[in-house]
Amino acid sequence: MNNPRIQRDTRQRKAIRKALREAGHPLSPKELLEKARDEVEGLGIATVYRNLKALQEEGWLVPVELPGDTPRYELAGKDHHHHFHCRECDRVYEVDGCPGNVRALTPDGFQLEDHEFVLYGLCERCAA
Amino acid sequence: MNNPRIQRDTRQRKAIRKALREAGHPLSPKELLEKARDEVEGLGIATVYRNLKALQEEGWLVPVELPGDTPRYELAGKDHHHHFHCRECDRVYEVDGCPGNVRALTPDGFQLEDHEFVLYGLCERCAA
DNA sequence: GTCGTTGCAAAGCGTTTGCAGCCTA
DNA sequence: TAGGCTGCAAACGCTTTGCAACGAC
Repeated sequence: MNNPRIQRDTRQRKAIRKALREAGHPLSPKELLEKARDEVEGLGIATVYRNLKALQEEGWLVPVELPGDTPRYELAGKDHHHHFHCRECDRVYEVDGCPGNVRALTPDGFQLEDHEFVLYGLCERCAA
Repeated sequence: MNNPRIQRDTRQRKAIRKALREAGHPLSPKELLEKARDEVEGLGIATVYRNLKALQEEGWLVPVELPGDTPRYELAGKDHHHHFHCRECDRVYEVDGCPGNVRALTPDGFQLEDHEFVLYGLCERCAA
């Protein structure tokens, strides 16, 4: 039942998965490159992008798209949640819960499929 | 009390303002270019970007930044509201109101400054 | 050994900037 | 007329793609 897209488990792919698994918060391609380079010296950014795409199609990770910033990536399969984007360190954190009341805002005649909710401010570390 | 940044009211700038004023919904730079070209043939995309920046600093318009898509622009000074992004035609619409309950979601120790909320689905036209 | 994968470099794409000429005030 | 503004093209930063060598199976 493996997705046929992923066929070989290379050092690079292992390093990328490990970095994402251990990060604890969504990572950008560049952050991922830096972390994964601890394991695989000389890892190329193109490889990161290719694996992000493949792991996404495989369903192993999901993109976290943020207003006005490059996407981050996190493990798939988590409960519905949103994100907090720190304006100081640019890091992205998970936020449990959802404001709800979403459908009530949808204009008449519009067909709601999904929603995104992003908080901005300072993270605990930067607020100190 | 005019902002010193804007000094001359060119045909191009007038066309850009007119396009945005008449659109009724937030526009992307490309949409803006196309609309404004009805007034000023040969208008360049660089001019659109330069004027978007200037009008933004002047406080005449605000950017609408969307997850995973290029920013749109709308008139400044509106009441707090959010947006609906149509997945079919890629157009962006205003949505009155706000789900509220925002502060309750903020993690302990984090300092909330702002929030963004985007609905996805099909607009009235595309749902038909 | 095969052929999917990698690293490099070049290509894309949206946005920004340098520059010479233009046009508003 | 002066100098801010424009259009063009080159530069940028991020992401994707072509290609020959590499390495997992």
